[in-house]
Amino acid sequence: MNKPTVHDIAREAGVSLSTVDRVLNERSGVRAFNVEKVKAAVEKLGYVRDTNAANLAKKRQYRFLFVLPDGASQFVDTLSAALNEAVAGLLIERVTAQILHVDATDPHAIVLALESIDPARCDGVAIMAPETPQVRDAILHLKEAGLPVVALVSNLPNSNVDHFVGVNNRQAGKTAALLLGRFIRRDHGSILVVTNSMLARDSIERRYGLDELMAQDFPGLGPLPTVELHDDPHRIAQVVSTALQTHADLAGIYSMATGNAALLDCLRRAKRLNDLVFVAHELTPVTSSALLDGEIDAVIKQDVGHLVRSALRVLRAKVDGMSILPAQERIRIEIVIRENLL
Amino acid sequence: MNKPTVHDIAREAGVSLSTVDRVLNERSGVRAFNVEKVKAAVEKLGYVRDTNAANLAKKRQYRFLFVLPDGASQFVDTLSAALNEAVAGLLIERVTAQILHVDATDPHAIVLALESIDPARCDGVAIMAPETPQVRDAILHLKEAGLPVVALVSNLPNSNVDHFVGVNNRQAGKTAALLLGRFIRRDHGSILVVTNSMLARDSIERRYGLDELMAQDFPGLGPLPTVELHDDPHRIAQVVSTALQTHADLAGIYSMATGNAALLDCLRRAKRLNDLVFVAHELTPVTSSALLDGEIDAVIKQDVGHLVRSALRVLRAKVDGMSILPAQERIRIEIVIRENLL
DNA sequence: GCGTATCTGACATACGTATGTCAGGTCAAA
DNA sequence: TTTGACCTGACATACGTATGTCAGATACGC
Repeated sequence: MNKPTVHDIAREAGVSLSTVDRVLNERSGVRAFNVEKVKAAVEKLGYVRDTNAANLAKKRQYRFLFVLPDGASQFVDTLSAALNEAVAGLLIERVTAQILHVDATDPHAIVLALESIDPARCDGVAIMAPETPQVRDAILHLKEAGLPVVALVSNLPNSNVDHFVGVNNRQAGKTAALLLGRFIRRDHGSILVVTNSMLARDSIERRYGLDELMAQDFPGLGPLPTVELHDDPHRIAQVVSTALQTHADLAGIYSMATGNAALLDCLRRAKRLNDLVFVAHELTPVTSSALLDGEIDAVIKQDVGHLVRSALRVLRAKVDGMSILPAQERIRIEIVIRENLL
Repeated sequence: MNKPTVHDIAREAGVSLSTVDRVLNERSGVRAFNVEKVKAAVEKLGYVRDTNAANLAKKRQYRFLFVLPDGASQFVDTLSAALNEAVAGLLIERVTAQILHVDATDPHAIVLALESIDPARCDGVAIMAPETPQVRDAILHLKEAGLPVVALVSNLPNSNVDHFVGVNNRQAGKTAALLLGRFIRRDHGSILVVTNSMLARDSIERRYGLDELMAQDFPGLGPLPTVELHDDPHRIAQVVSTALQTHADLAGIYSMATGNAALLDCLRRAKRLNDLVFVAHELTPVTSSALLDGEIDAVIKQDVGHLVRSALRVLRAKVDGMSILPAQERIRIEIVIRENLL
């Protein structure tokens, strides 16, 4: 009772191997009648193409492109590193990936990058960038060319991408809210909320989740309006000192920003790290060491290794027309505290 | 500059394909001189065997056996389900797995199961069972027969297994301690600690981690001696009522046990679920719904899907003599609260 | 009946590896 | 010199699939 092969299909359908091949690979020149016979045989025997053998015969190479923001983000750095590591491990599986760094704040640059993709030399694209109308159109154009496209980290809900590889950011915001609410031992107080830019879809969604849960479960804790830091040390220093002065009841900080180093520096100088509950996003060298030192209380994280491996698996499955294991591709919202940091 | 093949090796080493094959597959009948030449060529060209092509030629089947505890544990149930799902997805990769349920409390039964394994009909074993001298010997015997063996969930430190697929349980205990300490809003109080059996290695390690962190960070919180429940509803009811009576300052519960349903029932009846901080292990239907209802405050979890996929990947790599990606195989200690439950 | 377009099957070759057979080679011991 | 042990290379076949060529079959309009 071995796995059926194309030969079994041919025998079962009463046609030749060539015909089976023409049907399976959607080539023309087969009567509808025979197409049906083959499909019925496939169905009956439960045939699944052996992708490994097929790839061997085709000398297939999966060439994927990752479009990532440039700039000095530790998160993107760890993401790139994880990608390179994953690809090194998948080299035997004929998977290669190239990274294209673009200025994510410039929609035009993203469009240019996407338009430069030659569908004949690339088999799939993963994109981490904010969605603008231009970007959306460029993606639709790629999809028309038959390329699978997945959104990475930040969703692109209007671009008809094949898959979103990332966490539910509204839930991530709620998770942060619950941790803040439970770690803060008072019933009343205000919470400083910072991010790089409120243009990014993930920031918007996280803020939404934060407010929702705070209002519901911790009405005494008031998250202040989101402050945009734009990765600017001067601005960060200014924001922190105003916040400390204006809000004597400050009890916690929720940072969705990437510039946590400068933020921590200011708070350290103000000697406020011990009495403030600090929840940040993404595990980087900065947040890890702050966790270990007890300066940051919890980090909301998505596993970069899981992200890139999932993106690669999904892209490969789409290229091969195979289905995916949803449970394996769900990216979890991970909570990291000092003790499960490793 | 494609990936080198055996042909390239043969040309580079100046020998025939047959000789290359004899060297690569460690067959006898090659002069040491030529063995060296082939090995040098492999090194120089960076040859890696194409496992897919090799498996195709060999018609290889990976037949793995999972030895799991029987009995009505929801955790083992979800583990089995995850295994079946993973195997269904890997069927095209020639991976099959069979589950053998044994009475994990009976070392003799485990040994019998392990001895029944025919190395000719099985390519690797994953074991979730407590380590006893008999079990250790049976495992060593399997390894002598050339079978790769991995420990699942609970480590087998003296059995010389190829790999441990699971979390660091001492860290899991510390993680639970930190959550309890921060969620409990008082500085003083006692904590009820329950498990099924203190014989299981994971329970011992978790308790150790718990005590370590509590003493260090929350000296006012006193974890009571571990109570063994043995999955017995009567015993559970009795333990809970004594604990509630004797310890008026009870502030939290740490459950490493599987019988959380009965435990929750008792506390529900005593109306103590709202003021007690409850931290449990493993996400099951019972703990999930208790999390959603706010009865359990946090669950320490290891992803069963990740566990089984990791075990399968590692076993396959061992069979093929390939290396593994350590980052991918590290099982994380996951913290689940209501908001990141999904 | 013809020519033509469309369909079908037989066959060959390839992908990278595994495995077996067999003739011929070298070299030491008999 | 012969025998045998050992080593080597040439060649064939296979795994499951992809792809191409080409002869022959079928059906159609005329």
